[in-house]
Amino acid sequence: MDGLEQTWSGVWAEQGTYGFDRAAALAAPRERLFVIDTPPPTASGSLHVGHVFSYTHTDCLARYQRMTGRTVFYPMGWDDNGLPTERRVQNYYGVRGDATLPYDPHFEPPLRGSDDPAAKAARVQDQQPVSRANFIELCNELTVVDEEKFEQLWRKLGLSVDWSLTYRTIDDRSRAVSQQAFLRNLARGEAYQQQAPGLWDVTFQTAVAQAELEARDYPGAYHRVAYHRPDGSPVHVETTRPELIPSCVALVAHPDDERYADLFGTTVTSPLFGVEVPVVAHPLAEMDKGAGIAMCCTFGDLTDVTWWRELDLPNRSVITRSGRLQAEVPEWVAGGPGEQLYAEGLAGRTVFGAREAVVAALRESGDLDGEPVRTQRKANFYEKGDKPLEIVSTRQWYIRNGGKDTELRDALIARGEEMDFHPSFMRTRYNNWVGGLNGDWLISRQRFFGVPIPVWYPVDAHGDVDFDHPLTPSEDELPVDPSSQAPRGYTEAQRGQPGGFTGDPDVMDTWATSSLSPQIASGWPVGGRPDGELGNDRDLFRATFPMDLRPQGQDIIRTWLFATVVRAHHEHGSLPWQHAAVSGWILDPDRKKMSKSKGNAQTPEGLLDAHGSDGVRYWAASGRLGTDAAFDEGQMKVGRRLAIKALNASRFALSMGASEDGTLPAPEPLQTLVTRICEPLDRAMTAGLAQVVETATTAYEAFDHTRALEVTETSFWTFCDDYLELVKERAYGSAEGLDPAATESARAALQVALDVYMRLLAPVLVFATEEVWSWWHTDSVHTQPWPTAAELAPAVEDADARMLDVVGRALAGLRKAKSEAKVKMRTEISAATVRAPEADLALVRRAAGDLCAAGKVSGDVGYQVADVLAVQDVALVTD
RNA sequence: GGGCGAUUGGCGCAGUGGUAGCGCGCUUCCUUGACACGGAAGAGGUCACUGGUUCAAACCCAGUAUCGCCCA
Repeated sequence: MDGLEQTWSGVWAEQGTYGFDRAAALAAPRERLFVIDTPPPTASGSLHVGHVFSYTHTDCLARYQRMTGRTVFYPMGWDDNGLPTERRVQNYYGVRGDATLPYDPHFEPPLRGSDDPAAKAARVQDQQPVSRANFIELCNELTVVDEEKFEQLWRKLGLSVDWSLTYRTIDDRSRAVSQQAFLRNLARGEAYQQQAPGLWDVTFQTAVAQAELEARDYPGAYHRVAYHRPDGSPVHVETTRPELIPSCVALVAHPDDERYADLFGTTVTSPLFGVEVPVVAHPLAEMDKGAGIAMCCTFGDLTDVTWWRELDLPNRSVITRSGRLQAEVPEWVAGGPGEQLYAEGLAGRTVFGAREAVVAALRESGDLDGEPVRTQRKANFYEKGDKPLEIVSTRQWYIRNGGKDTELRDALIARGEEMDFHPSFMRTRYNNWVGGLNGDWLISRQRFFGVPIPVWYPVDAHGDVDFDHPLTPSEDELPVDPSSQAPRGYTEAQRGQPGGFTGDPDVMDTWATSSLSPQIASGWPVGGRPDGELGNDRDLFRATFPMDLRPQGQDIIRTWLFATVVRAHHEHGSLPWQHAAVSGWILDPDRKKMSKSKGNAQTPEGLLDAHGSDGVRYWAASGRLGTDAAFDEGQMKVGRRLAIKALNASRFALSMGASEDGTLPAPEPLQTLVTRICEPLDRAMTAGLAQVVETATTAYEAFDHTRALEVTETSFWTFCDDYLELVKERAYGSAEGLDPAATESARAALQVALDVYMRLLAPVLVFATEEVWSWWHTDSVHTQPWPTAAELAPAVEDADARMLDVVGRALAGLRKAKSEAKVKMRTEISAATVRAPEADLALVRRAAGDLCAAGKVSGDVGYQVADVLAVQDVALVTD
């Protein structure tokens, strides 16, 4: 058992066992291909047990499809652009990107190869600033190393990927694909840029898309603050963000709120700053929350944005991209009573510092009513961030995704209806997400390591940037980097000069590239380049797109799955693939989602070493698509035992008929062996096996690897525990008076059964089945045809599959008598009576020879008709 | 607040209308010529709860509760 992983993964690599046969694929009709769009794992993360779980599901399906004779296209990608890589590089090398620095060709990072947690705690201030180009170099260096480790793990797990088809989402082809798709979106009006208030992470200093949001509880306090009517009387609001009072542009109450009916249409002045703001009505104001009247600030939350837009309010933003208040005193504050407070207490401070200053000033002025009351509020966070998002007005790029357009939304929901979700209820999550979108897809990110947005902007004679007329490259220039390349018709010397140009400094969100994984992997032609350049392969693209299968986790239906559908819809007017297989979560023993933080635990490598790859795969394959599964090492042990059983039972069964020196009999083709199976019990076993084949096949066709495994496993244990025991003596052929044909029948049946069981188990127990197969074949079990009932048909005629079960129960009756008497199983029985319904009795009689041999019955067996099968009056021969 | 899923023996799960199943664990026994990383036998459940439909409900319907996830 041990060492099989290394042996066989080496052989498979050497022999190209899982190689994609392009020529065969192009020659075959589409339905003879099976094309998989494998999830590209984040290269800078670590693979955990959840990855092992879901990737095993895909591999089982891929292996089944391969065995049915389809040409399988099974690539692997690494998602190595984006924030996770940047963070890892920062920690690993002790650097941070700084776009203002020039490239240093001789740069050496302060750290190299430090994964230890102490280094991760290194303060941002201690990280050495480096140029964007240097930073990207380090990203490239580290991701390649990480990806090699990932590949080794996947090979050890036995994934049947064709490793020559690997891509990286930052490689030349992926960047070209991503930029070409973007440019086409732009040309068709599906991509656009807009200056608008949007969610902003002040730590990473980047815009964030709706799909990356996470609502979290965040501690705060309600401050009851007085605004003032013209006559000086107070109007109290309750706010968790008093530091935004200088940004206040209105007070808002619900139109039905009688408490404030008199105030609508009037103005009040803000405390401390004395800015006059209107009191307005809007249905989004919540009457039962706080005082029922809220300050609308630009911008405290998304409701403020709505009010600002719908009520046509001015923009008085003070929060900058760094999360600090702007350094200059705003014009609407300047000259007023709050000028000094702003200049001395707020300018340049963080929101937390500013809040303290404002609260202190409110106390002093008497505008704070009572003490702040602590509360928990829901705040939006970037899923990878730890400070609440601010809302900052910026220029960003968007791709239309139906969030602002009913027609497109309906079209995308219709795409979901076209698709086969496994399990089907996952479609509801897709529909919920698409139906709940409230804006287009924000794809620009103010980061370093990603695919650059491929546009430049003209700079006019005054030095102002003309964002409305972006300069785009032609497709044959792709991939481009606008921050180091000049657009057509310009020279690098004109960068940033009046009359020159400037490059868009942003990169695209990771999902904007990984949403094109089908196009990247399948050879979609980019850059107007010929086939062979930039990975272009027009014939392959025609043959494989749309693909068959997208496997993925349920958590990224809203991101990866949806985004991929959007891109294919825009670019190709089709689905990207027909089937979406959605794997569940791995839950830890407390029924919580497994997380790395509490996972002292179990690295995938450790699990594979401890339980064998087949054991771990068995556990994974035991989890159904769409169903969360417990992390259960017990199941891995069960899987390992099944693998060991397969090895031992096979060795035994194959040894029947071996010569004294252990040489196995010459292998014979299955169609020959099948004709030799003549004994009733052997035919019954074969008939049962044929049923198992049909059930397993139906299950795999329905993407139900679990059912296929379950039915095969159960049958295989019965085969080992009952059938093997029953035919042992006959297969030895050493008893006197035994018909040689009966012995030959048993031996043939054993070989046929092993042949079929190994093929049935091959998608899950990839190493043990290959080992067994190699004992009497020269090729790989993984390239064999999937078993069919038709192969077994000649041995199944007139057979009653029930016979093995009935005779097995009779044998159990004999065993029970021995077990209850607490004697050895090989204790002789001198007499026994089998009671059973007449039909069953007939079955037992026909296999009486095997039954008596297995039960060591030396005397006579009596038969009696009864309702229920039972074995009675067992006489044991004891010393 | 809305949606999706789950709830079956100590644990992990199967079972979509007809006498409750599997594996692990547990108890007892067996070093039988494939396997002690093994084998045999056994104990253990009013299928979350309340109603309803039906000759018949773990299963269908309605509601409740608990847990998980997603969205407001």
